[in-house]
Amino acid sequence: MTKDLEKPKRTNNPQAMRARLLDVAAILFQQRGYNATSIHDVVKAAATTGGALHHHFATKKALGLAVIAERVAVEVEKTAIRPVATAASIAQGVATFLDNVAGTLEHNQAVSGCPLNNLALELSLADSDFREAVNTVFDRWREALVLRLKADRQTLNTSDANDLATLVVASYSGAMAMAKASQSAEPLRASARQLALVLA
Amino acid sequence: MTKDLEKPKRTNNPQAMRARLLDVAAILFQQRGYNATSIHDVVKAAATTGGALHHHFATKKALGLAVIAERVAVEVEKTAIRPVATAASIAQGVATFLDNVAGTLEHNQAVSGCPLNNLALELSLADSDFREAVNTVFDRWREALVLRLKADRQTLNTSDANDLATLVVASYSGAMAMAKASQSAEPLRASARQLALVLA
DNA sequence: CCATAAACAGGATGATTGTCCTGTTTTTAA
DNA sequence: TTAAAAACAGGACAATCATCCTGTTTATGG
Repeated sequence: MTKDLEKPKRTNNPQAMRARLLDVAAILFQQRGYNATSIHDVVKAAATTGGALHHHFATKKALGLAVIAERVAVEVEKTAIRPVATAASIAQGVATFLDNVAGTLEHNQAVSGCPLNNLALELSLADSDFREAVNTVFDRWREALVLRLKADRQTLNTSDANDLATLVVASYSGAMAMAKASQSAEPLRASARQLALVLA
Repeated sequence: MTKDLEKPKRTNNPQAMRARLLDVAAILFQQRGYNATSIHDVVKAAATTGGALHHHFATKKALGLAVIAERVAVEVEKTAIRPVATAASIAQGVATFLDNVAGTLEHNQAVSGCPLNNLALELSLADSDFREAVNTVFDRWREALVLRLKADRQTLNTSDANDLATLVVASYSGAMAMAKASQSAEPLRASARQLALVLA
């Protein structure tokens, strides 16, 4: 008589649940933006419930801050900082980084933009916690470039190294904005060619 | 007996009303972003009614597109394109433009970012009409730089001029993003110093 | 002067938002 | 084994959102 349909057992796995929520939120925030993504969107995409999300992240802001600190920062570290740190030269590292990014854009069908840049512009003015979180990532990136620049050429003073590192980060961020608006990797390619001359 | 309070006469002035709505919306969209600004916010700030707004702009999207075409594009024309077109050299023009922007940021208390960049990142992926509107402005700006570059140095070929113009636009856009995140004009100043070397 | 349309007023509406609350299940600690 | 906490389920909630609607006022063309 009783329904034999066993409802799938619930397996508590807080770390995996938290990680999945962060993964899904990071993707949605990048594709649609923070404000255009609802809590319910995240719940649906993560195939869970509001209770689970609320348990791990009390507010949407907490989720956003965690995405920046635990996903966006990590991606910047992996795709932008590490290649520059391990390459034969700063010029080589930046070239590799930009080529990888452009290649990824060309491989995908849509240009979602740089997740750091996206959140930076949308949230910096709205909330100082968001602003500081984003700024921390920008700073770490620029500092890594400065370190590599000074290691490569001892004649370069700190001020010039800082300026040059800022130009690299700014060029990439801006080129990514243009790439998003044109849905093309060409602005990335063009900036890469010019930066190669500057860093040569 | 009758209240003598004359309610202020209503003076129909559609052009002024439309202009005021656009002005207010442009400011709010830049300060808070498109999605974070409600129609009601615009109505309140413009000191008018929902009926008036709906009469001039049937949807929020229509308002947004008009802001881009009639306010953002005009500001880019005035602050970025014209100085470069009228300066003694491309290097001089870009330097003047960046110095003006940085000066404005330092004079104000908050860095709201570049209105074009703000809307580009927030709306490009969400809606193709927005994307095209934003891309048109980016294109016009880059084209103006290419024209000036080729006029300055006849030896420069089209491809290189395009790359260089892209770098200039990208550097500015990205530097503005960093400026917004750090609430400082320094990224603008640093990029300006480096661009001066590139364009020299 | 009159008819018609444009310009605006102001509220109704249904959908969506983020947050919170009360249960139930699972794990942990003792 | 048992009490308590953690992990989740699922819906309630008021607030806010963009849009649309019905009126009223003002301008315009004949």
